[in-house]
Formats: sequence, C-alpha cells, structure tokens
Amino acid sequence: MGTAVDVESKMKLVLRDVEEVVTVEELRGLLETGGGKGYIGFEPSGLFHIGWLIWAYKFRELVEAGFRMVLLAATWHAWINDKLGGDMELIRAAARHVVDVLNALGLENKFEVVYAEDLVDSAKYWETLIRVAKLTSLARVRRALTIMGRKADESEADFSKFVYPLMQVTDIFELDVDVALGGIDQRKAHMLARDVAEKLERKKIVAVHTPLLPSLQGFSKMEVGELPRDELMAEVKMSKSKPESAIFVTDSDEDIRAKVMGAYCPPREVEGNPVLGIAKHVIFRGSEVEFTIERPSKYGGPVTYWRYEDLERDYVDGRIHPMDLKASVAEYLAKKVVGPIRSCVARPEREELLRKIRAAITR
RNA sequence: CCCGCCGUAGCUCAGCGGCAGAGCGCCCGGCUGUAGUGUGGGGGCCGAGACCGGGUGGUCGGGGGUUCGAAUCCCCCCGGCGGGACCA
Repeated sequence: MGTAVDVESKMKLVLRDVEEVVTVEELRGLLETGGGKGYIGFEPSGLFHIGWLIWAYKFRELVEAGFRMVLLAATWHAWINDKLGGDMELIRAAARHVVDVLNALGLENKFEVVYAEDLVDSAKYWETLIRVAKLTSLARVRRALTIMGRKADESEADFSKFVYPLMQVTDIFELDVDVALGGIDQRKAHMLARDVAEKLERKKIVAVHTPLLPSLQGFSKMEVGELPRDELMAEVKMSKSKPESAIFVTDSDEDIRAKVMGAYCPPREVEGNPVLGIAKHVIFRGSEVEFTIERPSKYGGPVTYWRYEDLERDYVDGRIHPMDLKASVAEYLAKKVVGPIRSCVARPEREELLRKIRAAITR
C-alpha cells in the first residue's frame, strides 16, 4: 500500500502546521498500511469561526492522505457543556452549519457525518462507557477535565461534566477510529483514551493536535493577574460567545476588516499576537503561500512574503507596521479564505438556519 | 506522550543487601455486665463495646538480572497517585 515516497509525502501533509502528533511513528505505521479511520468531534455551539478552520483544513488533509474521516457532531457533549442553552434543536442546526462549511471546503461526499445521537442510541455505547469508567479512577477523570480546574471548583459543576471525558473516550472506541484529530486543548482527553485503550486492549489512537488561535482581543496584563486560570484560557481562545473576538465564516468583508483592525496587535511582538497567529496558522500553514502586504510607498511600498518565518522576522524587526499587517491579513481573509466559504454557506435556504443560530448565541 | 513518587498481611504503613514486621482488623477465650428485651420491682436468660490473654495472618505488584545471599541494587512490564503537556 503506497510506496515509500507516497508515505513520506502523506506524512508531510499530515504534519503540516500541526502542534503535535502522538506519536509520529504510529502515524507512519498507519500510512504504511494504507491509512485507516479518523475523526474529529466538535461541539456545535454557534457560528463557525476561523479558529476552527485550522482543524477543518487538517481534516481535509487527512482525507487527502487517505484516511476515512468521520465528523462527529458532538451534540450531547454540547448539551453537557450548556451550549446554545442546551437546546438540542439549535445544537443540531449548528451542527448542520459546520457540515456546510466542510462541504464548502471541497469535502462534499468525502467524509461521514455521525451525530452523537446515533452513537448514544445503542446499549453497546453505554456498555463501553461503563467499561471505560471501570478502568478509570475519579482522580484520573478529574485530571482530564479541560473546563474546570481547582479554582472554578467541582462543587459548582453538575456531575454530567465528569461524564464528558468518558464519552469522548467511548466515542473513539465506538467509532473504532485509528486517528483522533483535535485542537491541542483536546490533548488530555486523547491521552486518557490512549491509557484506557491499553487496558481495554482496543485500538490506541494516534492523536493529531492542531494549534489554537488567540482571541482577537488579546489580553491585558491586568486580566492575566485577576482572572482564574481556566477562565483566562476561555478568554484567550477565540470564542463564539464574544462575537467581537472571533471572525466567522459568515462575516462580510466589512465585518472582517473591522474586526481585524480592532484586534490586539502589539508592534514587533509575536507572543499572543492574534493577527500574526492568523497569518501563521490560517494563511501560511507551514507552507509557501503568496502573501502581499500592500502599503503606501512612503512606508516602503508593497512587499510579498512566501514564508511565514520571513514575515515574522520582519515584523519583529519593526519593518512591518501592525496597521499594514492588519490590513493585509484582513484582505487575505476576506478574499481568499472567508469569501469562498461564505458564498457556499450563506445560501438563501440557509438563511433561516443562520438567523436562528445567531439569535441564540447573542441572547 | 513526558517527568516524579508509590506498590510489603484484609486496611494504614515500617523495614531498604543477611530470620518478613508494627498498629488496626479478624478468630478463640477471659473479664465486665452497658443498651436493648420487660408494665414496674426482683430474678433469670441472650449479650455489644472497652479491656486482658492467646491465635490468624504474605506469591514483599509481575518478570528477568547482579549477588554466596534481594522486599532491599539494576533492567523491562503492569497498576496507582501527582505534575506537565497551546495559553496560563
């Protein structure tokens, strides 16, 4: 199955702009034997924002690398996390919207969609969940929780939150996948799945983790000091609950421009800079891409970059002004990234769907 | 996936190259004679805890190695706990 050259080119594709893969050797093993099945679970929680594009692109690359990919609409999980007010009808609507976006990325009929309802409907699912629970101590589950830590403490969380990691692990076994895709924030759940897989003598997933985008708002030093860690984390991640902090695939070019221009973007600084983050993980993505910064000749005139590293170096050196970076990133997003998706997703027959989702997240 | 600590009696742990240990528990006995049982008094019977005495306790997590000798040192594995793991 596939020559050595084939395997290496697929490796390169999968490893492109990835935060980490656990483990790279296991991934190679899968590619050498012809791929396998992969999945990503997402919580339908509102409109699709460009932070999600990072995993969506990776999802497409996994398809290209020969994996049979499953998109798990984690509707029950969204319910547990009180997304969209726990309104299942809305949650399912948001899930359809995500499917629309993937289709817009040229993936129509190239992946399978599974709703959590389908999984959860069988007794087998719950049997597996109990088996997983039998092999996992409460302390271990607690350590796998992303949401809360020691601060926003357990007495305030309803118990369903503790079932969540077990469901993530169960999803993996029930879907019988070889690869789990997710943002690096999913690492804990995936590691739990790997631990349990050994005990249960099930397939041990290869975990592919993509980077996360910081909020357009960034964060001030004051906030860092005052917010509890986990809340801060939630703040920093690009979040749908704060519309101004994220760019949605349904945003107009004007929206995009306004949001990017309003973004946190300290000159010469890379750390926590959301605009550079977009350039790195949404535009360049670890490959050669033509990216031109248009600027008045009095500021140096237009300059074209092919590699993110060169752009970052010049930005750090102060040769690129935040204003020019923002304008160019906004332009690129509007024309090359969001534009094509928007035209597919915001069709008339989806108007009602989008309106409902929008209404739900702003209320 | 990475780092650290731990795994010895049913439980909590000590021992860390030279006889496998303590406390608790459990079993037997003694002592005591409480609560309960009784309408009350008296008596009888059953009889807990505490205390005293005796007894019961083990593949020293598994496997390999080093050694005259391994719970003890080394390696591998399994299990538990804590931490880390984008951002903090």
